[in-house]
Amino acid sequence: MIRTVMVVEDDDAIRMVLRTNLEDEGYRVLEATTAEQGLLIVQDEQPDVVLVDLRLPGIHGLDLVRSLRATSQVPIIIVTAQTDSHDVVAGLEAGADDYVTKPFVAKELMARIRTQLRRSAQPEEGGEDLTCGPIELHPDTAEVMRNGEQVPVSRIEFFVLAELIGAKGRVLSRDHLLRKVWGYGNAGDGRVVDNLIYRLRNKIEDDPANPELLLTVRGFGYRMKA
Amino acid sequence: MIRTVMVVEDDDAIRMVLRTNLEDEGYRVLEATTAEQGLLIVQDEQPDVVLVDLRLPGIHGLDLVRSLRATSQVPIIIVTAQTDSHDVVAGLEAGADDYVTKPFVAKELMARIRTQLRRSAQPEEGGEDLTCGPIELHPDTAEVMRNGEQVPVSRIEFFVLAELIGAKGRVLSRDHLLRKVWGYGNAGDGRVVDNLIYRLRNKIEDDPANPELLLTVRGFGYRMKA
DNA sequence: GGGTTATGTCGCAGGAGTGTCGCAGGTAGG
DNA sequence: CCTACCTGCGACACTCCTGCGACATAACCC
Repeated sequence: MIRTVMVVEDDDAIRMVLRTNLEDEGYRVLEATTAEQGLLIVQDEQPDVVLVDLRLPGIHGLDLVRSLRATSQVPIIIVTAQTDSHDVVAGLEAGADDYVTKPFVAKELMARIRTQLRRSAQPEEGGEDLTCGPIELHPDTAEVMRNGEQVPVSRIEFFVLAELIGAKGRVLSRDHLLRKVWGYGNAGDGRVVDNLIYRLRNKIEDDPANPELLLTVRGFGYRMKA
Repeated sequence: MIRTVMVVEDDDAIRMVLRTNLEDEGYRVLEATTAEQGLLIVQDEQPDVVLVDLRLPGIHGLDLVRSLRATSQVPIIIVTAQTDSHDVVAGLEAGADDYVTKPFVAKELMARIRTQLRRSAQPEEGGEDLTCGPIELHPDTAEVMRNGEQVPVSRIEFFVLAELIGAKGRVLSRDHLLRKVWGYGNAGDGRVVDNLIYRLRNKIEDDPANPELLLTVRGFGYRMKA
């Protein structure tokens, strides 16, 4: 299987060295010289690894890392010009998976790329079917149907339901839902999730007091009927 | 969730610094000063991350990395005394996931540990088959099945059962269970584990007074039928 | 057998986890 | 400005869990 590596680097000489080394190792190489260009190509080509130079003209590499991480799980390796520990920490916090400092040893960089590839060797599923029993979600219109009839739900309710149905019966913890839907770091406010579940049940369950679709798993969280 | 970090390092001063920093970050810390000791503890405690000093007395850290990688997917971070690129490459090839060079910046090391934890958090449950005779554990739904029928168990009961079944018939001491499930340092309260085993037996055994699945090993602890 | 230790058994009380519901501030749209 | 709805919050009720203690029983040692 041919792996693709994306290189976002403005220095022509370094980019050339990287391309040569990567192609020698058997990778397909994509190149970009700016963050904007890089972001577009990543979304279009979905490479297996991205190398990002932090010092880019225009938008900083750090912002590129954040943008990538916001929409993708692709492994990101930072290439930074100096052993600037501050930049490195910021980069890793922004969601990067590793880094090398220039001037780097090509062999080491190749080893790191292999490590990241080994890590991410997992297939993802595509456009999923958001259906659970009589409940049907239409992501395009943000509508929830129940036995073919539309059920009015709020924005947050919709996302929680989508998250739960997307999990296909797995238990999701309150913390997980808070992070995925509300986006809190972990600023636990406690009962927000429970309240929302209660309201959801009133909308989608026949007998909200005895739920058959949206189930409680005491001590763990909530899940949809398998 | 409490994460455990294993430190294999023979230098007392460095080990102490690491322990302090890690505990400040909220991790549980395990220590070893030799590769042999480290290997044993890792197998027993299954930490979430392992820090390995390459320069260890006796067996070299590189061999420890290989041994660990042969039996476990635990993220390994190498700590090497000098910016010896050769050692680093060898370490990464041996299966390590990252490295830092001494003297290291504590903040950077902590960031790298977080990165590795985030990496390994996902595929954790996809793995092993938690089955023992008629008992079947479903980590996705936090349910326990017995001959295909669901048995209601509490959160702690579930984790104890998972720990026992995951041990595949090996004996687990009360202390081990306390630390892994309850998370106590080792503040032995005595009979908590026995009580829980009793309750578990009432739920999963045909004749709780004559257990055939969840066995007592007098003087050592408990184990599942092989 | 007698003494000692380890484990099984079981009830209880405090507490944790969750369901339920009303309230009030916020927000969007008219 | 008004209205309708959303949303976070807190209060109360209720169930179930869980650590503990006390006693019973079994295993071990001499």
